[in-house]
Amino acid sequence: MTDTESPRHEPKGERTRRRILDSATELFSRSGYRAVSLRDIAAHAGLTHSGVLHHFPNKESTLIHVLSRRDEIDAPLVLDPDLGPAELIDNLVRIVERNTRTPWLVSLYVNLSAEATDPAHPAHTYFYGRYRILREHLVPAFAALLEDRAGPSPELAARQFIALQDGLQVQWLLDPGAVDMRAAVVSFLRTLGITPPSAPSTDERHV
Amino acid sequence: MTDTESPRHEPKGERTRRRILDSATELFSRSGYRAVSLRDIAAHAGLTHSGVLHHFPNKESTLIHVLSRRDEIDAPLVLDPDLGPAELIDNLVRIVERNTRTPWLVSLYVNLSAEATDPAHPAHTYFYGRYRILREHLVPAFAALLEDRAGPSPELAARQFIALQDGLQVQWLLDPGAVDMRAAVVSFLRTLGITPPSAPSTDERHV
DNA sequence: GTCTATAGAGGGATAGAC
DNA sequence: GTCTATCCCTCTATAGAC
Repeated sequence: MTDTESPRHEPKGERTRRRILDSATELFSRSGYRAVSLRDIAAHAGLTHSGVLHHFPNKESTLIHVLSRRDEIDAPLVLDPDLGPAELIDNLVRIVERNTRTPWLVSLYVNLSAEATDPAHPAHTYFYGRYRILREHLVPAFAALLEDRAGPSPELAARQFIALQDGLQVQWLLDPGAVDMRAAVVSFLRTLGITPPSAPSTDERHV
Repeated sequence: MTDTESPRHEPKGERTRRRILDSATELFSRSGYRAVSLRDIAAHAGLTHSGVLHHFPNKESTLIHVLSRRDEIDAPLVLDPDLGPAELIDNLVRIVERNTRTPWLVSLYVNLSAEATDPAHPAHTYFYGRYRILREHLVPAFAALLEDRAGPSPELAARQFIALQDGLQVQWLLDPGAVDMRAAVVSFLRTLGITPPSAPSTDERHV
């Protein structure tokens, strides 16, 4: 897995650091955080566990960097304050599409969000905040898009929308061929009276 | 946590066995399977890890027994072939209600279902089969209850229904006071045109 | 039925050589 | 910047005493 592009004249230290985070991402994705050892990460990145600990002070630090690196990629698609309600929903559907092409990333969040429900988990506050922020962006979007029929409130719709995505990911990981996550999410939006993009966006096909 | 009732003249071996499974359930619920050790389970049950291994051949065996014990309790609410479509949905909503009173049980399934997406996990086939069976019972129920408007197919509705429940559990575990799982599930059913029980059933309140 | 003792593997983290 | 060596801890599982 090459998770991030490498600059042309990248210093060796930076390069190793990136390799370590790529390996940590892949292994945490497969087995969660607690089941993966520093030695596992090191072996995958082609060095010893002491080598890893030269770049990161401890195991937890690698997790934090894995998570924040992901956020740098997704944040503009969700957190941009200039995003209109329909654009935000479009972007979230687009992320579902992309997830279908990145099972390791889906597995990372499925495994970690479950582990992190434990308040003692190092990523607990990260996930607590992640859900809060996502909700804070979804609620006004749903408030704008939902016709006020007898459906759910924007707050409830936001929770349902997020829950649906999370739950679909588990079923999709268990049997990728049997689940069309995008269709399921789009169907839910349509049931709410929101018309989402009907076909996968072509400009995202080759990412 | 006393998870099962104890018969009056229960032999000591059976009693210890039950205590071990109660402890395993509670600890697996809190931290998942892989993060819990036999010594953790043993200490919680008041014996040594060798004592545990007298009653169960290995760690994995405790997990299998924890899972199958839960199924003995829930199966009649879901798998009874004499159940009508509306009754099945009612029972599933009732299970959501009960889950609100048993966070450790919710945590068990959230943690294990995430871990078990890994095909190498000892509970992988268990969860694969569990989702399949649940779907096989939900699809005909939705087929009977869904008016054939432009909504999801019974197959898709079943997946969405299960996904919604799973995803809500994560958000609920992260912030129990902020999430009303029952209301969210009932709202989803109503959006599909299905009228579920409007209030928590009184005969389940004191279980 | 439960214990102690032990084997054998693997974990996170540190010290210091190169 | 990466290594080896080491510390000290925890793990699953087995053997055998009581």
